[in-house]
Amino acid sequence: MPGPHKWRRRFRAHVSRWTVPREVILDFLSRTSKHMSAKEIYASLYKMYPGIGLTTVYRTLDLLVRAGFINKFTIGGGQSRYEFKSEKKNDRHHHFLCTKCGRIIDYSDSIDEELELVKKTEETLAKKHNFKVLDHNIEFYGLCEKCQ
Amino acid sequence: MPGPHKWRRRFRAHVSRWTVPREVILDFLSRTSKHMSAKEIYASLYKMYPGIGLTTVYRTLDLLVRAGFINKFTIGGGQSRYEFKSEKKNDRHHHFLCTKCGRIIDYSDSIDEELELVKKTEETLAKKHNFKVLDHNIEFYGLCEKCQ
DNA sequence: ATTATTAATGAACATGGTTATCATTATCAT
DNA sequence: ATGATAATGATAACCATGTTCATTAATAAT
Repeated sequence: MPGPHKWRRRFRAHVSRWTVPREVILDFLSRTSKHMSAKEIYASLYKMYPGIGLTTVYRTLDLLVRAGFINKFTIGGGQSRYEFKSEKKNDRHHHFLCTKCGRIIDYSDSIDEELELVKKTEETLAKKHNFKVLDHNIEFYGLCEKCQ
Repeated sequence: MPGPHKWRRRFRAHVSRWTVPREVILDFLSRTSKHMSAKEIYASLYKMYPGIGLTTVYRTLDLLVRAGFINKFTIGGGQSRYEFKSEKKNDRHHHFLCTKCGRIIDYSDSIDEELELVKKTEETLAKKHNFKVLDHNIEFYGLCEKCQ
């Protein structure tokens, strides 16, 4: 029986049952700024919650992505990585993904330019193609300091 | 015994032997504008060159990436996709992904604005964070015409 | 041109991340 | 509290890709 929680309401509106593994996973992700893999999340939670299964971690992560709680990154061919979506709009950041070591680095430069591009593109997409734009994602790929 | 070829020289300068599989794979990729997976490339070539092995396709693709002949994309978690590096720089496009029906739609609006943002960001990333930017990805999510 | 050297090939097998199966357990509406 | 049913987790399957190794073929040496 999972306890009351600030996300319970929002969660239940999107998906179905509010369970202990879901609470634990979402809570864990909300407390870290790192981009973690399913295995890493599983390993971290296993200490606090030994009953948890890797399958459930994968399933819950997928669920949380679909419900819009977290972001998923799948570059490099290795493990996917997950990140909690912050509610506050002003810690918007971009991602730079190292294609060699898989590291994901946040940065927040060129935010104004991004918003301008996004606004312009959204208008064009709405007008020319009749799309309703709800979200966007901008990523850069390359080699980080250590890997070049 | 592979025949003479326009890439033979450039190829041998980078890597080692100029073989039939390597010629066939590179040639095939240069003739298509599609982003193809290793399996798709293998299946296509198998008709013309039944002896070829999937292992060799993977190895050759890896080689061609390292030698700078082709680009590799590992977005989405499924199969990696490969693209011949065109000499002309202006065949860029974006993706719009419908979150309801899963359709992916290419479009090429706001290219100028994109290139401006990309250039600016790449400069900043190189200067401030010492990253070597090799590629980028801009995606919009929402509802396509049929799904809203 | 022939031979020797050695890199490349490809079939089979291994690997690692992720997903499907299914009996058991836990949540939630009643 | 109880029943309906969604979620869990152990296991096995899956799929893209990597590794192994005997064989073959490309290049260098003769």
